[in-house]
Amino acid sequence: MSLRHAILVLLQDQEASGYDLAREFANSIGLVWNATHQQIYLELGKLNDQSMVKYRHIPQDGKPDKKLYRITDEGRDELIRWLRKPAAPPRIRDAFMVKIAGGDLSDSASILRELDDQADLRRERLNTFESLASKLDDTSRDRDLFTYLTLRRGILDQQAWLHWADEVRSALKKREERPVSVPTSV
Amino acid sequence: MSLRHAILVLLQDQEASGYDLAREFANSIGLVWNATHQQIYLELGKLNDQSMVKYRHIPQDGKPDKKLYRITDEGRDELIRWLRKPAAPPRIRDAFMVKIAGGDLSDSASILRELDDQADLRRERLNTFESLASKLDDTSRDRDLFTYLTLRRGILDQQAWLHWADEVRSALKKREERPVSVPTSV
DNA sequence: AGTTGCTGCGCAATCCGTTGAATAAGTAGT
DNA sequence: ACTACTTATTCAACGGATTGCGCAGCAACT
Repeated sequence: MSLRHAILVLLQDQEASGYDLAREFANSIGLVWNATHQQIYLELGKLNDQSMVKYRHIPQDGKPDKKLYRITDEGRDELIRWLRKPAAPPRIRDAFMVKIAGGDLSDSASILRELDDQADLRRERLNTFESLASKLDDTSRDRDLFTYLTLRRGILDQQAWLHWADEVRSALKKREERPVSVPTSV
Repeated sequence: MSLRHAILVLLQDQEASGYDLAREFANSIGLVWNATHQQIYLELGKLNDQSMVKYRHIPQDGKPDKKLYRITDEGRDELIRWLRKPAAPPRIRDAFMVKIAGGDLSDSASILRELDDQADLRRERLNTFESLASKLDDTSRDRDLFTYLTLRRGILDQQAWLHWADEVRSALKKREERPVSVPTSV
């Protein structure tokens, strides 16, 4: 639906190859939208067919040739049109949370194990986002205001998650202190 | 991928029709995973083919007949197997955030308009989650610990979002006070 | 010499998800 | 009387996304 628009946003700043975009989807924009290289190449193909982007073929030696894509006026028009109309609220699909909701079937130990794994991941993300944000503090925060705000979103999100994880831990601890009836169905 | 497991989690507590499940996906579990009724009926069909669930046909008068599904032992085994192996991190696909990332192309006014719309939605959700959570406080919070924790997750999430929205508002206000160069590309 | 990893592009099959519609009967409101 | 909503299930078409594979060459490590 709006992978195309995420790509157009990225191409707005600079010419890039599919490979470059894939890397950015694994980092910066990945915060907000993610995609694999297959999807990206496919979408670039379609965007090209619709002349929203065009490319230059760059032969390289030592490395494989590449295509450097840039956005066209039509692409920019399309992007602006899309920006104007309201976005649908994101659908939520969090497998880990489904597990929590069905937590009665698991034992606390395995829940805590996975919780800690997820927490590590979140903490890692928090660090990268924070260091990126502090870099922006130093240099140019006005120019890159929207990058900064996107990072802030990521930071607050991770923090909220980690705070929740603490709640889960203490709730499960309390529960084990005064043992509770084991679900009869298991 | 794990719509099936979300359904199995729901069927764990009680027999339900596709219609019942659809309602629950719009409420409780919808917090964490959402699906339309078409998807649910389809998935119930598959689960039935694989004998993870079975159903009784209930003729009704006044209303259309319905099928009441219940989980089988095989279904429960499958669910437990799934609960054991680590969940993949959720893929993020937030169109509104893509717009923020590409915010240089929009004007502050239209960003703020959409921000407020989204904030309304979040505030609404926050209220429903909070009232559901406080109901659990009164009666049985130990029995429904995982429902409670799921709600807490939703609450913290909405709060973090609303806090972020405040940051966006004040950043955009500051920006307008000392006017900034309009992006040259537009 | 062999493996792994990075840069770079692409195809095909399949599955998941969304949109839109149809059917059918009852209830509640204007 | 007409409209709209609720209960209840299902089909068909399309498009988006994932998984798996393949090609190709260079760099760097073991």
